[in-house]
Amino acid sequence: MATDDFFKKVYSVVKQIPTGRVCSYGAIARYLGSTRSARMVGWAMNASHNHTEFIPAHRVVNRNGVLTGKNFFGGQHVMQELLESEGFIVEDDQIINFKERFWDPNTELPDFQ
DNA sequence: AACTTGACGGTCA
DNA sequence: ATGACCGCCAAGT
Repeated sequence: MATDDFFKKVYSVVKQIPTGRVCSYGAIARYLGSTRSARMVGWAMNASHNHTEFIPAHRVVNRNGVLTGKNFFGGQHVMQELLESEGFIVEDDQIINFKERFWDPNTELPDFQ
């Protein structure tokens, strides 16, 4: 699997995250077949700002619901504001009710070939 | 070519 | 619950 394809697949999954829901890096990595680690998903998000299309990267957090990538949104609370504008409650860089808000492509989407 | 650094995650003490 | 450790793998130095 080429790296470019991996990027596109990550983006396509992230774009399918419904508004008001969040996903984790590891969940996306698993959905794409574990050929790549969660770090690679984070790496793909790091490059997502180059993509002409809008990628809702703020809906992707780590497995604890923590906004680990907030420093990549220009300001330090831009990501938090984006999430709060979508109805999330963020406290101390962590999403409250993360469990209820979690959206897992492995269960919400058909299996990836 | 060798070493370090992460938008990570699982395990174990 | 907390923290150390390890596997992961592309990029940067």
